[in-house]
Amino acid sequence: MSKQNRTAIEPTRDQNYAEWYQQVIKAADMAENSDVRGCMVIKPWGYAIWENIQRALDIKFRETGHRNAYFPIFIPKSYFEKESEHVEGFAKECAVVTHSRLEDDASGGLKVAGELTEPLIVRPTSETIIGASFARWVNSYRDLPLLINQWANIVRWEMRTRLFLRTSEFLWQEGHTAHESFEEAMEESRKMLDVYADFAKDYLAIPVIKGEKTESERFPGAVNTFCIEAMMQDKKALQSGTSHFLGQNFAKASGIKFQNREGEIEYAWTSSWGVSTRLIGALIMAHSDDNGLVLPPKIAPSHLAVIPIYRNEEEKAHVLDYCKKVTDLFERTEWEGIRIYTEMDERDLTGSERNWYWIKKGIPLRIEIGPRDIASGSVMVARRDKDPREKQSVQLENLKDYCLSTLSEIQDIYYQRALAFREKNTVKIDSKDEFYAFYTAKNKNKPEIHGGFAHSHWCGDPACEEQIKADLKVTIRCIPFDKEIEEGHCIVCGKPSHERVIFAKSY
RNA sequence: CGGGAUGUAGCGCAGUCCGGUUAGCGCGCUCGGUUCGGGACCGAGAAGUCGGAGGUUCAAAUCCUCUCAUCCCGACCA
Repeated sequence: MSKQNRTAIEPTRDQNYAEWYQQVIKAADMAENSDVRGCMVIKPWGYAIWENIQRALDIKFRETGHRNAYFPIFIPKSYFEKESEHVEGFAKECAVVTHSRLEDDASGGLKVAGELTEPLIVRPTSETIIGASFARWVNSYRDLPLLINQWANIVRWEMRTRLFLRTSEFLWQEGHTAHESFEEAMEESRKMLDVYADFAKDYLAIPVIKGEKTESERFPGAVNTFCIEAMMQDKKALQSGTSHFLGQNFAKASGIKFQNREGEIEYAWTSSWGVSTRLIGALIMAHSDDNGLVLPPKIAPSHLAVIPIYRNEEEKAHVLDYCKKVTDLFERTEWEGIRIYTEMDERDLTGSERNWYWIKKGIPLRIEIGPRDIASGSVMVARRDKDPREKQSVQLENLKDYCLSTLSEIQDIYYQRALAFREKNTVKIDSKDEFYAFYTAKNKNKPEIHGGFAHSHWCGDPACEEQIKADLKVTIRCIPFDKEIEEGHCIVCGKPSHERVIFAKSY
C-alpha cells in the first residue's frame, strides 16, 4: 500500500472488524488485557474517558434527586437465593469466595484455608445486598422514595471476553430506588432511561433507540427491562444501558416493607438501572475510523494537542515560547460546561510521528506550530474529523474562538454521522425471505459487514423469537417506544401482529 | 463444558514435518550521526530457562509421554 493511502490501523474495519477494534484500543493506548483471565487494565487514556462519563452522569443523577452510597462487594449466598429468577439468571457466572486465608503448604507454595461457614458471592449486581439495607431504612411512606446510586466494580464470570465490551470484572454505576407506588417506580425507571439516552446523544454523540426488552432478554427478576440500543459501524446492535422496573419482586425477597398512607403494611416498588465501561466500547465502535480512535470533544480526555516544529535549539526556544502563548489561551477555559485540556507534545520525534500519535488517540484538534506560523502570527489547526493532511491556518487572535466553535461543530458532526449511518442501515422488512437474506452474508467463509436494524412484525410468541435467533443469530433488540401502531403479520409465523419490533445481530 | 489451534527476545513471527556449528527475521529499545511542516535514514549495540516436567539420543526448539497456559469456533452474557 502506498504511504499516501496507508491507514494507521490495520486491518481496516472492512477487512476485519473485530481485529480492527482491538487495534484501535491498542493504538490509542486505552487498555490492555491483564494476566488475569478476562480482566482488563484500563490505562490513563481509557480511564480518563470513564471519568468523564462518570462526571457527566453523576451530575445528572444528582439533579434527578439521587445520592451516592457504597455497599459491600460480597453478597452472602443466602441473600442471593431469595429471588429465584435472579439466582437462575446469574448463578452460572458468579465468582464465589469460600475461604478466608492462605497457609504454607509442604512444598513452599500456599494453600487455601479457613473455609467460610457461608460462601460469599462477588457481586454480579447488587439488588439483593442493597435490598437488605433498604429493608432497614424503609418503614413509612415518608421514607420514600429512596433514591440511591452506587459507582462500583462488579464481576460476571464470562466465558469469552473483549476489552470494554465484555470483561469478567467491569466498572459501572447501579441506581437502586424504592417507591410507594407502581406508577412512581415505573416513572423512575423510564426517567432514568431518558437520562441515559440524553447522555448518549449529548456527550457520546451516539443516537440510541429507547425501548423495552422482550421476556427472553429481560433482567432476571425484573417485571420490565428498558434499554437503549445503539448501532455500531459493523451494523450490529450494542445494548448501551438498561433500566429495570422490578415491581415488588425484590422488595418481597428482601423484605422492603412500609406503612402506606392508609396505614397498611405494603411492599415497596423498586427500580434499578445501570451503565458500564461498555459505553467506552460503544464510543469506539460508533465513531472510530481506520486511522484510530475518534472521540467526541465532550468526552475526550484532552481536546487540543500542540505540536511544536523546530530544527535546532535556537528555533526550539523561540517556538516553545510561542506555544506557551497558545496553551495559555486555553488556561482554565470552559466550553459547554467542559474543562478544556491541552497536550503539549515536545517529544523528540518527527512532526508526523507526533501527529499520527494524536490522530490514533482521537484528540479532536491538533495545533502545529513552526517558525513559518510564528512569522505570520498564526498556527496550523487540523481536525480529527477531516483528512489527516488537511490543515487550516488560524491567526492567534482568533484561535480560541475558532477552536471552541470547531469543537461544537465536531461534536455535532459525529452525532449526525452516526445518526445517518443508522438510518441508512435501518429497514422495514415484511417478508421472511427478505429478512433471512438481509441477515445472511454473501461470503460465507469470510462474512462481510452486513445486516442492520430491521423493523419487522412479531406476534409476541417467544418461539418465533427463538427461531430467528437459532437460524440467524438475530434477536429482538427491543420493542421501541416510538413504535408504529400498525397491523401486520409476524415475520416468522405469519400470525397477526400489531407492532413492529427491532431486530438485529448484537454484541 | 464440546471442537480446533498455538506456546521461540518487550511485541509479531520463521525455524519443528526430515534432530547436527554460536537459534534467526521484522518492529520496538539503547548509543552515535544525518534528518524533521506529512508515519525518516545510516551505522553500532543490548536483549532468548525455545511454556514446564520427564524420556529417547553421541546430539533435542525439532522425536515421544505427561502437564500447564493462552487463543479461535460453539453454548452463556452488560
